[in-house]
Amino acid sequence: MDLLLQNIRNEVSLSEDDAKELQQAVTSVSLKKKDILLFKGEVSNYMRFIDQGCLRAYYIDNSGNEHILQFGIEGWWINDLHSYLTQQPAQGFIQALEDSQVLQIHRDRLEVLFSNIPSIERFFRLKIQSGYVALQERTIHSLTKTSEERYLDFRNKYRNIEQRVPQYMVASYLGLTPEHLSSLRKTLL
Amino acid sequence: MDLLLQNIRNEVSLSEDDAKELQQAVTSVSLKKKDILLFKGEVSNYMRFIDQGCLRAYYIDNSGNEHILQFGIEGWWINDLHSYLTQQPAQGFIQALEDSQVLQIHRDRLEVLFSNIPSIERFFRLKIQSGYVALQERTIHSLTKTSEERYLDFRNKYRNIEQRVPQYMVASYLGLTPEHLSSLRKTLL
DNA sequence: ACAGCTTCTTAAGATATCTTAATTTTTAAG
DNA sequence: CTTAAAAATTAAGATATCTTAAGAAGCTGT
Repeated sequence: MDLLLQNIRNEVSLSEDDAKELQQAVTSVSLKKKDILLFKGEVSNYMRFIDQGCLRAYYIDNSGNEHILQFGIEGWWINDLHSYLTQQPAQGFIQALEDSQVLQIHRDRLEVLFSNIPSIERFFRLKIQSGYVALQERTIHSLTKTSEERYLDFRNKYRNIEQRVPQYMVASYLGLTPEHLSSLRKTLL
Repeated sequence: MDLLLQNIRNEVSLSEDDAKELQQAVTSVSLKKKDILLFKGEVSNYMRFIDQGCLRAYYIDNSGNEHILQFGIEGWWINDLHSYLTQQPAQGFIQALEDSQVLQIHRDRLEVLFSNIPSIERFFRLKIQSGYVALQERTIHSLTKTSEERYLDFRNKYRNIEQRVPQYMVASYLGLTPEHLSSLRKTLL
């Protein structure tokens, strides 16, 4: 819980009372490695913060191949924002890649917090903005960079994640086959 | 200007006074076909609404190739949100593809509107959310769909745009060469 | 109506990436 | 520890997409 408060206070200020009210809205979920936090077809009703562990959001295409949209580790928010915002069924899954602890706030409860505590609303607006910015950057990179460059970028940006997830998932995140990533890596040595 | 008000009132309600205050914050820019509205390296200081015409946001990679991130026509918002939100230099250009009329609001002026008219702030939060959702959908599609599927999706979703922009720009938006798109189209007949 | 520019098509050869399948290495469970 | 499962590597052949180059078609301004 400390990590969550710290994460929010990093962007906006919260009084002690605000913090208390927030804490009462938060529930905690424990996940074993491989547990699914959000299933495809379910509506995402929670904003979710990773307190401990590592998760992925992924999609399955018509040929049954998995594609990873996002990784997350402690201190990150993870969600199917599309589903959360539109209240439509999620198009993919969110799964724990390690035993994990996730803190979540239900949409209805969060709306109440928004009206009581403006800085919470501001915090989430900023979060979505930075999510947008990150996604736009990723989109541009996938249009303009070679797979080797994308791998090197990933490495620089997310060394910590690269060390915690299997290489074939990094390949999936980058839109490559595991075999191709493996051979790319060989040429980099 | 009517189109702008209509666009906003489509999502949130505005009193006549609100509408007046908004109108005073808006300035209008006329562009000839091929004019650049935002240059790479410039900071985007305006939220921009297309009142008339057609524009594109595009990037140039290290090999000098252009990649289109977004098209826009009348009734759409177009911007380098990355630059606008972070106040960093834009990584790409925004250019008119037809003679166009763009309405814009300066960030400083918009911040004032935000504090005076909560529904304006709400409107832009919703805009960014739907921008995020659209971008996420695009990212997933580019990971999970074949180029043919992506072309057909584009066609369904943006028939109106396909008819107004050169085919090689559609190819660029889809991340294909014009030659490849041309041959894809042939197999579709 | 013409000239020049822009866009689209065609096709051949080059390159990047994937598929398949077998092998090795690493990790996790009993 | 041992063994089974998971992950990573290797390599060969297949496929998708790109590059280059040339020509055809379409549009635009004078």
